[in-house]
Amino acid sequence: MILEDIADNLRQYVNLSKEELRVFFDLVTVKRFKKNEILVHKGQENSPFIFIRKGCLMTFFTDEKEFKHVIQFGLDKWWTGDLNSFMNGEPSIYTIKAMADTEVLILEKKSFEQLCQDHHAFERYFRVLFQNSLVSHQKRIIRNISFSAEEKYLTFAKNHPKLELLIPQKYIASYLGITPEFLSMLRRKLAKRK
Amino acid sequence: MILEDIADNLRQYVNLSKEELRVFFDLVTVKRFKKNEILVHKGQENSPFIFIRKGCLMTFFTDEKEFKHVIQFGLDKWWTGDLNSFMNGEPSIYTIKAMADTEVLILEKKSFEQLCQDHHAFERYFRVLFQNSLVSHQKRIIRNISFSAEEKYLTFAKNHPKLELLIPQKYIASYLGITPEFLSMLRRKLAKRK
DNA sequence: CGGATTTATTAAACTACCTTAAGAAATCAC
DNA sequence: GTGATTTCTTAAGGTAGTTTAATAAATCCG
Repeated sequence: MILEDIADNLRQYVNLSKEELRVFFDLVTVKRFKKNEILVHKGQENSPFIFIRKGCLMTFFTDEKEFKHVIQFGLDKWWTGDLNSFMNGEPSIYTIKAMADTEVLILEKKSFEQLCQDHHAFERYFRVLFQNSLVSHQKRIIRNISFSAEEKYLTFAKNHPKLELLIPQKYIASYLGITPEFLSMLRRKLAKRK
Repeated sequence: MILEDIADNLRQYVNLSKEELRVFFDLVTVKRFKKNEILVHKGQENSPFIFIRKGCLMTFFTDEKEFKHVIQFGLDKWWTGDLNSFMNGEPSIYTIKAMADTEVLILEKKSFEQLCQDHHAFERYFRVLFQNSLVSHQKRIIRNISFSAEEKYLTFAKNHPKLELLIPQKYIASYLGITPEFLSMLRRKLAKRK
């Protein structure tokens, strides 16, 4: 079975033959999760690479003080997962949770390796994917080290209006590296200003 | 010509035939820079992808207030460059400067595309490279949003003892996202404690 | 070597952001 | 729909980190 919406998305990055698409869809499994379900638990081994077909996922990291830090949100047509755990077989340091009812494709490590090894096109696809992701990670680091909380929030709100509506503020605060109380105060200040 | 130290390094990530190595070394050019020379200027188009054979490079970003923010240090056998500029042909937002006498390989976009397109092995090499880089970028983001200045500094000092000696403190402070004055104070405090 | 320039230190005053705590609002579950 | 739970707001007090500015130390360069 070939899911056309996903096939279209893959083909935005690389040319894929019908045959290659078939291989891809043979190797992935479709799963559905209800809001608040956990897809990947902290400490889980063999954590998969996840393609979000529709919905929203949140990846967070729990520190020694049981404090949660949001690392990433994922929306439709995004890949997510604990890359380190996925690639090196280590236990996942993240938890991945559905923030809305979500449908995903699950790609296991073995299948990923097979795709990449047997098909230059998929190797290329993931090269481009990681490369683009790197660019946005670098931009995020710049924001982290050079923006004030207000600038970080305004940038986030501008770049991710959908998430602003969907995600509880406290998680957005965590993603930005500030406290929910401070974000609340910022929003009040910004609202008044207008 | 094949530079064996570099060939060995490439082969750590992927199998490369003699022929493929020859192609690689035909496409790159070796350049040397003296300490403090600029390799890539802010605004420069067609900024290359750079492999550091020996030496040290620093990548920084200059904001609207002419304030410099250090994004990355690079040592022997590291790739560096403004990926966004390299991939999308946009002007570089970074400046890249030699922090010591440095010998590099320069890979132009056209050559990179050729390597990736013609040789699955190089496509794979860069896929793995970007993938590993992503993992460390994610770890850095975690540190950014969840560590205190002291924790960030201690982690840096532990992970990069060579850079600690080589790089002026003010740049390390910038890399960590704190002021040089505060780093100085931190170091004094930490030194006393021992 | 010696003067010029860059880098590091120190300290005092300041501020962005955090902590705590309590109440209000929204959402969830039955 | 109503009680329980989670999320958001507000405010007071605290602290980590900044700013400014002046001095000291290190490095560069002719």
